[in-house]
Amino acid sequence: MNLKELAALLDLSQTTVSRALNGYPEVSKTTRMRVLQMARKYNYQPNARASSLATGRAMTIGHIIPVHSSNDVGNPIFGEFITGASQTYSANGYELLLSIADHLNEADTYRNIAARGTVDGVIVHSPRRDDPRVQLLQELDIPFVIHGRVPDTTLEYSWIDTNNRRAFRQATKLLIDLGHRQIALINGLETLTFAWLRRQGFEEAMRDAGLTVNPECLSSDELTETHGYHSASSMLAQGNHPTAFLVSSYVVALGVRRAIAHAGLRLGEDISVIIHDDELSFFQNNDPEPQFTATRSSVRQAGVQAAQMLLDIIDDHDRTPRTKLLEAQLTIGVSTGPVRTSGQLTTQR
Amino acid sequence: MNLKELAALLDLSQTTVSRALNGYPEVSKTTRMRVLQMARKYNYQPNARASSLATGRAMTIGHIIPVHSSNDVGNPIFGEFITGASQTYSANGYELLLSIADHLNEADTYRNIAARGTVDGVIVHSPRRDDPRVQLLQELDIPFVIHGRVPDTTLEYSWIDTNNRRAFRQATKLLIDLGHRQIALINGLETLTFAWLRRQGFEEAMRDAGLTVNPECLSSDELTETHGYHSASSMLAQGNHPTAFLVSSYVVALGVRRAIAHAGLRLGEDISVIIHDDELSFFQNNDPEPQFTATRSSVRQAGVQAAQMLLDIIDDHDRTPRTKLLEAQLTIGVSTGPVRTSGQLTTQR
DNA sequence: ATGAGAATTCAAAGCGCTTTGGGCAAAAAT
DNA sequence: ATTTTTGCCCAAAGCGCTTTGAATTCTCAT
Repeated sequence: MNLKELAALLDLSQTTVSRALNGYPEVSKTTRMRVLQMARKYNYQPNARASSLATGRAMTIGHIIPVHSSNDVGNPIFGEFITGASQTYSANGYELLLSIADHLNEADTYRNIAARGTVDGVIVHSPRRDDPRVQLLQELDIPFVIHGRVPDTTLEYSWIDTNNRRAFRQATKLLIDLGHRQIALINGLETLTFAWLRRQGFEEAMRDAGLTVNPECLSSDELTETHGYHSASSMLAQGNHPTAFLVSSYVVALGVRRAIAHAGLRLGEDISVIIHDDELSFFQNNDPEPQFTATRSSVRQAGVQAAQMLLDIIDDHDRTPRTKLLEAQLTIGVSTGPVRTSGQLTTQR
Repeated sequence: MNLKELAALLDLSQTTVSRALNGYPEVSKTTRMRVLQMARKYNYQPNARASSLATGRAMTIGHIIPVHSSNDVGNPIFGEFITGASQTYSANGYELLLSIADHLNEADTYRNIAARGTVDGVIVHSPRRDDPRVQLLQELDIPFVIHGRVPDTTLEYSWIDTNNRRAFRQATKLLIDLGHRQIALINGLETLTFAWLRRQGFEEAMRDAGLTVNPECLSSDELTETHGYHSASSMLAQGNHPTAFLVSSYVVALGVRRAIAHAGLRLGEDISVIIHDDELSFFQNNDPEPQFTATRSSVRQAGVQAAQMLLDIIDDHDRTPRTKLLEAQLTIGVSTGPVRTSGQLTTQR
């Protein structure tokens, strides 16, 4: 069923039918009713490609997920973020085009998308500290919102981000207040902004407390369970091992937990751990007594808001950048406790 | 830059330019070269919507992920599967449209997609035992491939699936051979086919060995860490608790591992665990000595193949169903060992 | 009754591409 | 030398929609 057929059926012109369906005022109440009724009866849906061609709007948003190698980890955060964004899109009649593009020919991907006109805007994932995509997208004149930030640029752009620096500063301070002095940071890849900012926050808090960061207590890699395990294992094997870990994600913390158990230590008693919790739906950390003390920030909610921001930008034809900083919530779980000096007896918690 | 402009620039008709670019034979070698060169120079890309309208092919595949409630878990498996599928699409010039649709108005989603003509085919995720989508999609005459199977239908359809039944039969048999008699199954939602088949395989192996399944050793829920933790915890609290667990995913097994540790037992010594490992990229279980004994099957690879199958179906205009059963690989890790009778001494592993 | 203005409706152009059906040389066959 | 074939190219139609500009009918004050 297309517009022509529907119009013929109603004995009306395509113009009138189109206007009736799209809510234009130049159509009488009675005919509008007739049209809507008939359209529902035959489940008429305008052909997306045709209307898109006519209006010049694709009604589609692109999410381009960078992959750094053929066996790169598919970060579970993307799925959660996109689940959120998707809600906003379907509520506004938009579709989501997902493209998993090799980091190396990222530029080509964006150029093609722009030239082919498949999307009205894009969400940029996993920004790096000096990410060339800001400039590229501005040159291509395609609306975009970055999930994260690009600190090393002077350009203005729209972004939504969690206050990673503050979150990790707070978390570090909490550990210091608990008496910890040897604190390790098991971080994501520090070429990525989020991890870099977390490192900043960590170092700031340490500096504020007059503590020095032991380079052996820093580790940075992709957010995998094995990263957590191997990093924590080797740190715990040191003579004067850390008594607390700051861990960049739940997944990584699972590896840290494994390493702690493997070393015969007890989480929350011998060793404290604070994680950043993106509130992944399959890793709930919100029991009355959460497994992990965490700086918590819903990445799904970030997706909802990022999408809304992008749609607003597109609708308003307004290119003045918008920004939104989300604060993480520090919640106490059972993975943290006061520092235990080596000789000290274990007491019941 | 559009076709008209490019043609004008070359002083050729749009017809010839289009043919030159699309590799039709009715164009001389020299002009083809001129066209290609100019196209590259101006980074000409045909407008996707326009060519799609003209050809009637969207060059887009839809992935519709069902959500059962607003706080449904975003299964990490989807992300991994889609990462695989995406490789196939981009290698063939296709795009991926992702739609996260409420299970309740799933039918509408498919109907709309069909009427709006946004995709050339769809991949169906998370099939249930008697999934109405098979009939629906056949009525709508839209090509599709199911990731999984629909056992309770007489209709013919294309699918790709892991041999879940066999995998779990084998895994169960392994545990029985190790001497385990009380074996628990911590499964996914058994309304979903994959979990139901795993249950079948488990029960078959138990029956073959003349063992009865203790209903208290069966648990079925969404594939979350907490599901694993709570199920295993309550089972281990029983007087005659199971000595081995079959667990439907790595994520769930992390909860089981936590429960085992919490109960003061040792994984691989006091308690054996076999998982099904989808080879999620952020949960590598392929060390020389894997953490978990597992039935292993790459869901990313399944995505690659499902996508290829769908594209073949679309290209061939051939609607005879195709099917592919992938065998899981049983690999031994450190999470399994011979059963230990209660009084037995722990020996070095 | 009548002309102005508002309310409806329509025909046709256009979005940017592919593809049909010729057309017009040059080459080959008669 | 004439016809047929081949090679190369083009004009125009059409995909299904939106939107412009004009036409028609209806209202209502004059």
